Order: sequence, then structure tokens, then C-alpha cells
Amino acid sequence: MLKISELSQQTGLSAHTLRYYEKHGLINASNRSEAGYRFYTDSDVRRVQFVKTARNTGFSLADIGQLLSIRVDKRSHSCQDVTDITQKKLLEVNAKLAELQSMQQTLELLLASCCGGPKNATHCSIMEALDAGLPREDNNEARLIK
Amino acid sequence: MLKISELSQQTGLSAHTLRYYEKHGLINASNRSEAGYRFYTDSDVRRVQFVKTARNTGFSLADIGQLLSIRVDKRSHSCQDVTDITQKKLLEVNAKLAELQSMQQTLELLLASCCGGPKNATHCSIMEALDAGLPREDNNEARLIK
DNA sequence: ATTGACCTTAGAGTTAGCTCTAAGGTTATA
DNA sequence: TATAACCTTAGAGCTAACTCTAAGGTCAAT
Repeated sequence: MLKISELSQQTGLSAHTLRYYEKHGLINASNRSEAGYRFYTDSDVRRVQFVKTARNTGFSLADIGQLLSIRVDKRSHSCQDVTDITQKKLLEVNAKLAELQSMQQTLELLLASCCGGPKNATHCSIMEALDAGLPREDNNEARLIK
Repeated sequence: MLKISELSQQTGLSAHTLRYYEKHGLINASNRSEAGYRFYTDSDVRRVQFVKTARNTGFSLADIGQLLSIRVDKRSHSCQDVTDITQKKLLEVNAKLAELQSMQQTLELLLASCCGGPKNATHCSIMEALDAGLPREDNNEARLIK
């Protein structure tokens, strides 16, 4: 039986975060001392570790809530229930990736187009590109070729 | 001279957002009517468009504040001032990309390892992987090879 | 003169996931 | 017994960038 600070150490999650997860229905201490101190069983620890792993994988707390309710009653749920959640998350991640990759490309093109030197910015091509509206790939390529 | 709703239409930013940007020092209406209505000049419009473009490129409002202060006095700033901001943003974007790519890989491995079918989740490999701790690439590859 | 569509401001609400504070009770050690 | 290090709760604060509301003023058309 672990106290909250011990669970915190074992999981790397702060006691604040553990209480926060409890408040949001993700975890629970199976036992309490007479004074109300939380005491966690091994099973509690495993559940917290599940939450942490899912969190690191990118799942939201809401997703994790669903995963946990599958976890406690696997017989009533199908693999498809699990893959649905996972697939949905993957789509979200892919959408964000596409957005960030577009930003990355734009930023790289901007940097490639500018001397980056100590001369003043009166003709800075980054400033010009931002003034001209979002640089499209072909525009920028043309600009880079000169 | 445009009223705020007209500027909103021209830029695709809501009037609320335009006032929000003003409150945060990014933009301004050069003129006001007697009744206090904002009126925007062409120069104001170009500034708002600059902000919008920078926003789409991923810059934070704080970044944009810096870019704008360069923009209004280009002679006092160097290209390096501009590339510093851009480079910093690129590093942030790259860091986020790495994180998301790692999530993507994990999610794809999870999905590849699970049948996703209608049978019950008692032996779902996604649940098992989340229970076992974060799947590392090699672990997962091993798991996939069987 | 009366709609209705606009405009103003200050300030509250939203999102997600913490993170921290205040005010107080408990426990272990010296 | 005193002190420090824990624990409890409710609830506020943080971040970023909006988004919306309330309460009221303005303007053009009927």
C-alpha cells in the first residue's frame, strides 16, 4: 500500500496530478486511512501506469477514460472498440502533423530566402514574404532561384 | 476607410479577433468616427494582413509583436533579428514534430498489432501494450514479427 | 419614430491539463 | 512536546488565442 507521495515517486506523476486524475474519474485509491490518507494497491498502481502510458502515447484524458472502461471489463468490449479510439487519435495526430509540416516548410523557405546577416532589414525577404501574403511553395521556389 | 466589419470581411478575421489583436497591441485603427467607430486605412489593412500571414505561418502573437516592431522600423533592425525569431519558431515546430511523429509511430504500431475485429478485448494487444508500458520500437517490432 | 443592423466597452467564458494556494489535520522523529 | 514533513479539501491560477455576453450607443432605411 502506497501513500500518494510514494505513488508519485513510482510513477513520476505529481501528487497534484494524481489527485487531478482522481477528480476526473480516471484513477482512485482503493483504500483510505482513518485520517483520510489515500492508500494505493498494486492494482491501483498498474492502473495509474496505464494512464501514464496512454498519456505519453498522446491520448487525451477523455480518451483514456474510455480506454479504462474497456480495461475494467474487457469481455464486454471488442478489439474494434479499442482500435476505433486509437484510429481516431491517429487521425488527429496526422492532421496536426500535416499542419506542422506545412509550417516547417514555410519557415525553412523563409530562412533560406534571407541572408540572416547584420545588414538592416529594409529589404529583408522574410519581411517581404510576410507582407506579400503566405508564401506558396512555387512562389518561394521562384524567389529562391532568384 | 473601412469599418471593422468590412475589415473583418476583407481579412477573414472576426471583428472580435481584430479588437482582441488591438487590445494586445498588434494592430490599430488609424482613425475613429465621432461616435468612436474604428476606421481602418489601407496601411492598417496591410498590417492586419501581415499579422494574419504570420499567424498562419505559426508565429505566436508575441512573436508577431516583435516582427511588427521590426516592420515599422526596418532600418533599425537587421536581417538577423528577423531570422532569429524565425529560427526559434522553426526549432519549436521541429520539437513538436518530433513528438507527434513519435506518437504517430506508436499509434501505428498499436493498430498494426491489433486485429481490430469484433472479438472481445480480453487479449487485445493494444490494451496489453498500454498495460506493459510504452511500447518501444524494438519491442513492438518483435511483437509484430510475432 | 421605429426598426434592425451595426458599433462601443469591460469583462467573463472556453479549451486541456495541469499547477498551485490556503487553511487546516496527521504522523514520525527528536 | 515540538517540529517538520507529510496529508486533506476546495478552489483559484496558468497558458494561448480566441469567443462570447451584457449593456448600451449609432446609423440607415422605412
